[in-house]
Amino acid sequence: MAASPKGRGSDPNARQRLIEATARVMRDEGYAAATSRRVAAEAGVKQALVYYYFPTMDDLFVEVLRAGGESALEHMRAALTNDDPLHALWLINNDASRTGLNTEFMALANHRKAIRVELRAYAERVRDIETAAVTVALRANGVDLDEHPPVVISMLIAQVARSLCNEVAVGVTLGHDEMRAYVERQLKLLAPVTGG
Amino acid sequence: MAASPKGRGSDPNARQRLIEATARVMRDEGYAAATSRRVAAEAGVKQALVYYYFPTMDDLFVEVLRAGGESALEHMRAALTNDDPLHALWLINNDASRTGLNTEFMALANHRKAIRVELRAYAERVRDIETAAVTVALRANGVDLDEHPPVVISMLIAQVARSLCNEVAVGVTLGHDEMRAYVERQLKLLAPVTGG
DNA sequence: GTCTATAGCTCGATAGAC
DNA sequence: GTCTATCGAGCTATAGAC
Repeated sequence: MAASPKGRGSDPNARQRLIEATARVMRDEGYAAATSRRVAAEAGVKQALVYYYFPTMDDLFVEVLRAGGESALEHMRAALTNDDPLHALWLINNDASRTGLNTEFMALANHRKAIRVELRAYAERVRDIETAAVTVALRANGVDLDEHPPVVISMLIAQVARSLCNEVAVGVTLGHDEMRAYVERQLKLLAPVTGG
Repeated sequence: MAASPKGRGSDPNARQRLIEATARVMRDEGYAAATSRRVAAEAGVKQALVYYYFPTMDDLFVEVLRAGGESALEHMRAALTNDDPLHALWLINNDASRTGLNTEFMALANHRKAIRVELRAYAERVRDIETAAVTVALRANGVDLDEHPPVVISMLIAQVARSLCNEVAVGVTLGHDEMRAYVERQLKLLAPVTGG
């Protein structure tokens, strides 16, 4: 339970706290709210300390993307090797806190070159992993991979899930129930549950 | 060719120029770059004039959304009543300048209530129009509307197209060719060309 | 209707004490 | 490693001349 004063459980060093605080602020209030003063307050340190650990705010953002990306990739690798990878892919991309942060980085990347480079590399690693998992699942179920290319199926599942999350974030839910039912139906067609 | 000095062709009134300038800056450099000084310069007027026409910057953003939204809806209604509505829907949502501006508004809406309310109303009008067009197209081609609900098909087409545009904007194109080929194939299955 | 000028604020980033 | 203090810039918004 009790974390030591300088342990790495709930009270890690300031650098790590700054990275986590920045991710939290970006997710909850948008990247525009992630100023040096705001994230410092969130991490319980003073503003100037941000520039001790990170030369510029862009460097901090890149670090948030790297750290969060590694953890997300790890989570993804684990989830995509279970019984029902297609369903796992759908669930992962329906996680609002994950997709919300990702959306903020997409917006940031649109006008910050350093972020764009990093995000692009990350997005392609994600796609590779997701596509590999889908390839295994489709092949195991005898699906024709020419008619249903794994990269296409993985993009469809991931992007539709993220789009729904983005819409929910602004209050749009029209058609969502129908879409979720439709996706469940299609997933069962592609990979009927066999693990029973 | 020559527009009159105060005509409404290429040199409309200042208010209209401010709205168009704001849309341009948002699309090209992101909403964070759309400051009162920046959009005033782009429109060829001084900063204070922005506040003569719009009480706050949020009011200006809402006006950009309303004006651009009306014009987009008009364009959409026209395109969706032609021979091949499904394909038209796909093409409209592949227009990078349209989807780029829409993405900026989604990002803005995440932490500005006034924008969120307006965007939500607009998004639902768009979905209604798109769904109506898809309904007509599917019914005309004898598609089972229970198996393929129009609202789902319209969301799939529109959201996949927008997702591709968003990815292109940050330099990600992995799997895009396969996806575009796949979509063309699926659209032909749902609505084979009959107008020849 | 358009301008100049400015108040009041927040930002990124730096200097330097401890 | 963390702090206080501050600079210079850019922002929204307002006041008031023309």
